[in-house]
Amino acid sequence: MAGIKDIAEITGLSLATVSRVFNNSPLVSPKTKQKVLEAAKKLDYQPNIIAAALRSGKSRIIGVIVPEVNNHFFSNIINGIEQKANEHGYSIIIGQSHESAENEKKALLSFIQLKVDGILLSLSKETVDFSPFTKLRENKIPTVFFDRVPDMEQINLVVLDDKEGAFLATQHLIKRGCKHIVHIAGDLNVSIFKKRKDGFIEALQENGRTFLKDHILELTSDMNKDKLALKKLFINHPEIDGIFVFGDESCLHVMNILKTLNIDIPNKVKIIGFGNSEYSALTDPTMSTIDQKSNEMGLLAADIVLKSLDRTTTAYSKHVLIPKLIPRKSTK
Amino acid sequence: MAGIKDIAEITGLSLATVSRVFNNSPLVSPKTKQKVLEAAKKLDYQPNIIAAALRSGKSRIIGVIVPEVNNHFFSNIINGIEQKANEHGYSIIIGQSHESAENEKKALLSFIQLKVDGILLSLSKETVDFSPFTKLRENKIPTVFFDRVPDMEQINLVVLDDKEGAFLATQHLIKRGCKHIVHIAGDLNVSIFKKRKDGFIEALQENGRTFLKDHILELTSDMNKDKLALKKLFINHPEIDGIFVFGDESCLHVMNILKTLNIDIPNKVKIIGFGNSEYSALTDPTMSTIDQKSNEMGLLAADIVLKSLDRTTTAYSKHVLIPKLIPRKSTK
DNA sequence: AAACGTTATGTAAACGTTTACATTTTTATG
DNA sequence: CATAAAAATGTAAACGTTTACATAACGTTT
Repeated sequence: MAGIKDIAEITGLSLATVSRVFNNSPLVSPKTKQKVLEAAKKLDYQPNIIAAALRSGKSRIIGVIVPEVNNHFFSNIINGIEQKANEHGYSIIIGQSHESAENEKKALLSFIQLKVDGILLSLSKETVDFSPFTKLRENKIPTVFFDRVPDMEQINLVVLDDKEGAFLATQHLIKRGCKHIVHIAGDLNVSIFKKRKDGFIEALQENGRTFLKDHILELTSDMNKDKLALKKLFINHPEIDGIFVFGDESCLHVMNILKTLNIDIPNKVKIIGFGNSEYSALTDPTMSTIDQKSNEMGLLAADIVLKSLDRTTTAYSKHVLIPKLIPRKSTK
Repeated sequence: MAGIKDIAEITGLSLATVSRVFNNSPLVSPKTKQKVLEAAKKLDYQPNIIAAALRSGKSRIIGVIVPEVNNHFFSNIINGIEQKANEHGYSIIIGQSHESAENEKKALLSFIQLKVDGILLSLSKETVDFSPFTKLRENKIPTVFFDRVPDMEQINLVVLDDKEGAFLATQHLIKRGCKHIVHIAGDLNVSIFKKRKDGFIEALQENGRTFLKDHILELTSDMNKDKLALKKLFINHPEIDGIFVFGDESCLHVMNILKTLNIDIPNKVKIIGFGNSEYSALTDPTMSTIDQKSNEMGLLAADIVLKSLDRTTTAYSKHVLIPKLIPRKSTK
């Protein structure tokens, strides 16, 4: 395998000049540049990025840690990140936390050892201890947290305004005439789910509604238990005519439960989810939901990391994306 | 940032022995091992993988190239690969071809430059020139092609038996009493789509059916044109009572077109897709389909690469996964 | 033609490991 | 106890670049 050394030999130049050619250094004459490039082509020279990384301290690799890649929201984000990174000549390396704080920490560590130039991270549901992230600052690795972010100072953030999204969803139900709206909440330890609950409450209050404590049902992770709780809710509260569910998947479950209870959507009960997942447009009836702008989020997060790579300044930025209401038939 | 050198100094040992500890070399005494590990902990030592990679020639990185990460089939595969790789202490790096042969080549090149230890690759639809892949053999980079594979000798393959899947789907329609079955085919330049067509034909022949040439409709990539062609087909051939579509997404489109034509599924026409995509269970009616075993495919592909990393033998393996019929209401 | 600034090239060390080979220490054997 | 074998450690070069610093070549100005 040919190296910079071989090119130097062939052209009679030194290692330094040859190296400079590939780094687009301005201080190399056009004709030697051409000579080098010709030799490189002849030898089918492939730069050894690893060697360059070792010497220069820049690996041109960006690490991405997400809970699950086979989740449409995150794979969309990865898509955005890969695009942007590629444009700038960076590779991306993927780690999954599988919603475990330990896996997350492991992935983080291996990225540090790989000397990645930057890290993009969305927290696992389990993560409550943010101390591993201080290591990133110590090592001066630019980091952007997106979507599920830690409650820390001095970090780069790209988030969705989940509260606003929930507000929009709830307001939509109110505008469509719902009088008794309930919220099916996710695990409230997860910050974004809590914000969605807050948005729900705020929308009710702003419209002069009182809300009853038991009109918020928090789901566990036990599917069967959840289904039972849901059934009980609808049977005990036949006055319910509007439901805002914290996520599309759960929304679908709720819709299916309503079907088994012979409750008509949208005539008897209107329902809206959150996420604009791939399948939300395919349910029967099609599901109204809130779009999370996943692709945009990926592009933006990558942008921020890439920009903070050259800059030596340490300013932190917080971007808040505004979600979008996607009205469909389930709230018609 | 502490290095192996600092540990050597503290413990009074040489670089070599310290290095040996972290490589789990058998020829280091237990007590020095402990001494080193203690020092490492005290200094919060993080091995520099880049440096190790340069010297040893092993990066412990595996490259994965897929058409699109935000495609459920591929993200499932990536999930499997990441799991397996992680177990063995490897990181995975992702490239997307976006169905372009040029992007694919670029990603391949950058992986070679990054000195990845192995490559997993699923072809873009556009790829017809396989010459870039010979470079992998030259560089002795173990490679496994999965799902969409090139027509080459001497390569590792993990594929689905697409023909068998199509056969199962078609046979299912026949068993359910369909007499006039058509196949909606994908771009026949893509090998797997061609195989699905072949499986369709074989199933008909094996059951003593003749099939008419115009009972196979090949879709283009122009959505509007396709819809028009489909409508024409169903209007001109009211005798059609069974449809096998080459993919779930197109199947969904066909189902929607049938709805607009007021053709009842499954009573008038039975229909089956291919892919067992996330949403196939959510359509109305739920879609019968063929499962592609994506997760299994990822695990298997990763397994093969990892195994061929230590082995110096150059044997090639071809794994064929058998797809599974998922009967649902669209063929009831 | 000397002196200077500018531009282009060269020299050699450094990045943090691994590893072939050499050497020392320990253990086992007669 | 001497000796050989085995086990543990050490030495130093190597991996393929980048880069600070030194030097050379080339115009330009006096």
